[in-house]
Order: sequence, then structure tokens, then C-alpha cells
Amino acid sequence: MSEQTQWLDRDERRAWRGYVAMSEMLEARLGQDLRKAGLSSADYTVLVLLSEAPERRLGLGELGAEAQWSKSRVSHQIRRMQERELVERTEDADDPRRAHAELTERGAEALRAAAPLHVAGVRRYFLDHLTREQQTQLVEIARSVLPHLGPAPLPPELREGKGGEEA
Amino acid sequence: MSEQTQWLDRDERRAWRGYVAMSEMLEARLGQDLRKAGLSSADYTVLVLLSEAPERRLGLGELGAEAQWSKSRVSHQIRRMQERELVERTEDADDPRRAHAELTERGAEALRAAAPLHVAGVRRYFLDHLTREQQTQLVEIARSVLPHLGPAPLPPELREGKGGEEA
DNA sequence: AGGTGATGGTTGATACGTCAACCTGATCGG
DNA sequence: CCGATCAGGTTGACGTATCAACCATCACCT
Repeated sequence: MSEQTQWLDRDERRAWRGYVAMSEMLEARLGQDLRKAGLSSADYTVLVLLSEAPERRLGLGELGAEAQWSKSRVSHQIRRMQERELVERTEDADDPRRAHAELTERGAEALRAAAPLHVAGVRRYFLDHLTREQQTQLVEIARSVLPHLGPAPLPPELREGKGGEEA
Repeated sequence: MSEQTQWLDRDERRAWRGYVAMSEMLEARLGQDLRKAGLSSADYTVLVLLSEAPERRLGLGELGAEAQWSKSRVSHQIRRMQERELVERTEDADDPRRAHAELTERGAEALRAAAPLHVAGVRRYFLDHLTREQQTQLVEIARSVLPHLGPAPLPPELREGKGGEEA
């Protein structure tokens, strides 16, 4: 049974380590910027999702699904954000088990304050250094890889469009 | 002063969100696999760096530099690994302030056990789904972006070679 | 109605990463 | 030789992520 491990060759290692180095640094930088604005990356994600949702509220389940988070993570995250009054918890009319998170004015404010800085960071650290062609290549790469990373459907942005799904 | 924020257009959002989704899922999957083998991603990084170092030992400073970690992070990480006897701390002959981490037999063992699984994951979740051309594109993307992410020199893998540095 | 499993969420323990403060020993200017 | 500063590292507190265990409620079936 025990197949010999196929180690990475030079080119593969280049691709992998390059990718890892980039993604770790990127996350570090963007995280730092957000933290200076008083938010964690997770906070920011939640605020964006809520702000994009109709009524600025979302069931914890949907939230978890969109962010690809475990329910435990969602629960902790929302509790902490609630303590800081960035979100409010509201009950479900139909099913008392269900909980919703709703953006507070304070939360919306925090997002308005952080978003421009964050977007500027995304440009400065990342997008500014890619050609349009490289952006397209990256989208194709994500479309190739994502389906193999779990049961989650592709995020809406990558769904339609001209890119080829694999057989 | 206050330039209007340049929000992301459709293509930029595709590239960015696609990238983020991919990188978060990838990290989650690989982290899970490693955790099942009893190691965190950080543990694995340290073990690899030590195993690649001459004498299987590295000054904490060098270790931090290679992994791009803060000294605090290095310190905590090494302490925890030492408690599990994955590494050993040794002193510097010249400068008593300096500390070194050295791979223990137990650490080497853990790495031997985890490495094939990890590499298999890198293939299964990532490399297998990229064409050689996409691998090359990714390397170029990393080479374009990394220099703008901090003072750190490019990792050795990406340094030489035919890729074009930006002006 | 009464069980049974699925669904939605919470909780606690533990590990990890960050920051700020701190300590120790080297180094250097005078 | 003394004080200042720097380099290398440690520490503690805090926020965050993960897993496993748990609890409540719903949906279904008989």
C-alpha cells in the first residue's frame, strides 16, 4: 500500500513556497491595518456580510456558511462583537433556536471608518502590483482550486462567467 | 486631502475575493491535516526550518527572520515546542543572550511522520489542480507582490531565475 | 402522545498570535 | 570607566480559533 511520497520538485516548491510566503505576509499586513482601526479580520468580515445583507441582519447559520466558519467560531465571534456593541442579537419569530445578528449603528460606523483603509491596503499590498492579465489568471487559479477544498459552493463572484470548469 | 476611496470594480473584486476564499480554505484544510498529526502549522514550519539547517539548529533570530515572525512569537512557539520535547534549547558560546533551537529526535520523528501527509495535501488541495503554466503564473504573481509586503528579502526559491523584477 | 434523530447554537478548555513592557548583556561615545 | 543605547529574548495579558461536549427545539414517524 505505502506509496513512496512524491516530494515537490523545484518548480513545485517555487510555486508553493512563493504562494505561502505571499499569503502569509498579505494577511499579516492587512490584519495589522485593520487592528489599528480597532477591528480584527474576522470582525471586518462579519461587518461586511451584515452590511451587504438585506435588513443588515443575518442568521448565524447563513453567516457561518458565507464565511465558511464553524458554528462555534460564529458563536464566539458574535458574542464578542455584541459585547462591543458592534452587532445586536435578535430572535427568530418562527424558531426560537435560531439567532440573528444585526448590524448596530456603532458597527456600521466602524465599518465606514475601516473600509477605505482596508481597500486601500488591498490595492497597495496586492492589486496595484498585478496586471489585469495576472488578475484574470488568479481568478482562474481560484476557480480551479476551490472546488476541491470542500463542500462549499463557489462564492458568487466566481460562479458565472466564461472560465472553464474542469470535467 | 481626502481622496475619494477607489472601491474595487467587478474584476478586482473577483480577483480579491477569489484569492481570499482560496487561501483561507487552503490554510484551513492543511491545518486540519497537520493537527490530526499532532502539529500546528507553526510547529511544522519550525520543524522544517530546523531540519534544513546545518546541524539541525538555528538561532532564534534567524528562525524568526526566515519565517517572518516576531521575536515574541518565536519565543512562545519555541517554549511550547520545547515543553513537548520537539526542540531543545541550546546556548550560544559567544553571546549569552543568544539562544538556539535544536531539533530533537522526537521532533525529527514528528516531522518524518507528518511530512508525507502534508505534501500529499499540498498536492491534493492545490498543485494537482494547477497546470504547469498556472504554477508559473503564480510564481510571477508572488514575485510581483512580495517586494511590497515588507522589508523581507524574497525567499531563496523566488530569488534567481528568469522572472522579471519590476522596474 | 411519545420517542428519535436532525438542526441550531452555546460553552469550556486549550493552543496560538499580538502587543507592550521588561530584562540582560553587548557596544559605543566621551 | 560610566552612562546611554541597542540587540536578543522573555513575559503576561488579551483576543482569537479549534475541538469536543453539551443543550434545546424542531420534524418526523408510529
